[in-house]
Amino acid sequence: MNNDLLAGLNAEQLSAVTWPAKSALVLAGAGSGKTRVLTTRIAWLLQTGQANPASILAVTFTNKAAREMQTRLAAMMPVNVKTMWIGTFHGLCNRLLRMHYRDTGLPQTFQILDSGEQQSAIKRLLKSLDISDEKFPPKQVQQFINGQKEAGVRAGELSAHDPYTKKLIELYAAYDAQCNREGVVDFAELLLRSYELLSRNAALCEHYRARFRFLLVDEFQDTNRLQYAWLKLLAGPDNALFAVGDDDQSIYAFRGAEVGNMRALLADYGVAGPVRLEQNYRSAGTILDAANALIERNDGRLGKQLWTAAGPGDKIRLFDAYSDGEEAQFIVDEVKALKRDGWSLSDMAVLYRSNAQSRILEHVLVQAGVAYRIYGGLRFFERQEIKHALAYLRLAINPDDDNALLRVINVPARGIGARSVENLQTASREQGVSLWQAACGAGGGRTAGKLAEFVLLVEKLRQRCEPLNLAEQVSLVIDESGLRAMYEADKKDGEERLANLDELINAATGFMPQEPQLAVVEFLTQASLEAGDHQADAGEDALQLMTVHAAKGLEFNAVFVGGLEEGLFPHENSFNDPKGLEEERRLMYVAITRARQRLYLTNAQSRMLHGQSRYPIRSRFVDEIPAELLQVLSATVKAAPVTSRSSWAEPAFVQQKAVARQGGWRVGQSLSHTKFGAGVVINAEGAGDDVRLQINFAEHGIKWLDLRYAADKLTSL
DNA sequence: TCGATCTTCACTAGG
DNA sequence: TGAAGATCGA
Repeated sequence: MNNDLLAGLNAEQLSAVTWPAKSALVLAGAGSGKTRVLTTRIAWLLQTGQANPASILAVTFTNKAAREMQTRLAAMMPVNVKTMWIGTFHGLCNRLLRMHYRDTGLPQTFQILDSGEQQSAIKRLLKSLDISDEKFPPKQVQQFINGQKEAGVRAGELSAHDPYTKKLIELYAAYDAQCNREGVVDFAELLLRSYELLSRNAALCEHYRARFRFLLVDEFQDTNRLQYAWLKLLAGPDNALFAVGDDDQSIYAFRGAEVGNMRALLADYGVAGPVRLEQNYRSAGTILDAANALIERNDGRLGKQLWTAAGPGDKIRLFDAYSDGEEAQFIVDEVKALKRDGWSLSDMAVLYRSNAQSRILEHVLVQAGVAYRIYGGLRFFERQEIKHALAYLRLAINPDDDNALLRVINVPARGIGARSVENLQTASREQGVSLWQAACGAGGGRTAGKLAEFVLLVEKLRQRCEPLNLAEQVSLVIDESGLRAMYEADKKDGEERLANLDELINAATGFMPQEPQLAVVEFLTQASLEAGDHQADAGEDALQLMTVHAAKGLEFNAVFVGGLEEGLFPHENSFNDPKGLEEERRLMYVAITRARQRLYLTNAQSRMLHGQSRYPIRSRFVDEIPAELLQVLSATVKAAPVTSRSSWAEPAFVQQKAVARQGGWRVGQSLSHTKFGAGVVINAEGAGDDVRLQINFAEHGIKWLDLRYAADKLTSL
């Protein structure tokens, strides 16, 4: 029966799937059947009797990936996937903490803060400590705290000599204290808490080690320090850690991912080397050749060459537009041409480096009447109406939830303004009680009446919710809080928001809690852990628009990569750091390898960015692709008869367009200044004798220089 | 308290 | 450019 399971695997896949019961690193190239290997590995372990479902723990980064793994596994063999622990790092940690909440010092009903809520908690903390949020921007404090948590370090273990860091450490400590007081945890805390739970409780740790003999990790290149430490803790000395990843697709260093974990795993577990999955089942040969040539320029790779049994396919089409508008027009025209040829819109994608690039595309798409769908933007559980409703629900369970209280104390407006809230916060601080308790005890004052009404409302919600089931509670809260009335009165987008609130009631109706008496808590937890899909109505056949990051893991018959310009892709923020540039190159590698048959690379010679025109030069990444793989298209024959398949064809000669230059300098050019050192031109203004350059210096930051004075201090690099 | 106006800021983003 | 947050006046 094994044969069934293993049929159709290539030699490398087979070697990975049937790897003995010890640790391994699988270096899985783009389109090499990674998910298949992972799920088949689990099925094989079960089928050969090496593992039972309870001894499997599989970790992914996204809920989508976790679901996909479960679905595919269930399709592969009749096994109850519920007995396995398959989920995201955060989902599994949440599970551990809920099960052992007594050992963690958390209330059973602890709530999870998303990053927005974490930030408002920090703002509130700064205010209560009377610390200026100019000197300590909440975002930076948040980054510091999360960074420390991801390094596994608590405030108490830190020390510093400079007053600034000292203050940050104090804030970290105060933030944790506030969270503990309020019974909430942020995302990083989920990880760190469960790490500490296991590392401080030998018996518990031993219990899980004895249970989870087989740990499997997807997208291992995206793990941060703490996640790897967590895995190592669970693996202990005896269990098998099977990690699948691709160092060439590591594009999340900016949020703490450590590609180094891949090499570390080899060393830590004495694995001779990675199993390489290099056969690609997705893209045409030319596309792979381009990807290979590009990524070869990066240093320190584990090394891998993608190849395909399929033919070379089409050349990669290159279009050099004179403006961002022309670039968008080209893409849309080409999409229409492909559609006429029978390609479906949903099998085509436009990828870009940054979300701002979608605007002009949308504009042209609307004009052309082409259906499109943008990934990105608000997700379901991030919408304000949903957050408001959930905040009332939270107050109904636990009125001491200051975050929730602050969110809705004046929504809908009930005459409790900023002033009154501030008074309330002062009172709560002075008395050392929650805002709710302070509100309950509030005596005089101008808004005391309004406050009392709010207290009464929450009390009423609490009492009336008690006997109700989850869906009834959600519904009650929406009606009684006044949210429904508020959105009914809202002419602008009230209708849509009401529809979303109804959708929330639907979600609550269909929700299946593990423990019925904790249904509300579980529902709220799920809402924090799974914010929902980025895109709405997936039904219609529509062109897909998304960032390259969002495209990771996806594939399309035709892919357009737009904005291939120095400063944009690679992004200028990565110019002064070689590591940053390598990550940009990996991002380009990800973009290229999304395409099955057809790949278009486009750039514009002028682009509106932040309301200013820029004249960037073409991205170095285009030049890093061997010329023989490229076919240059040009607009010169745009007026060709409509019988032409595409209105943009290869010209008889490649038109040499003038590159925008200012005083001999170009945007994107690297240079050196006698005083400021190395930098890159990121913008230019003026003409003739009166030219100013904006330069991003590695050491001195961004400066405008007047060429009349600076010209002789600059040298090209 | 609320709306209108001003200022600021800008890459990528999962749980 | 344009969205979002801060500030100001009614």
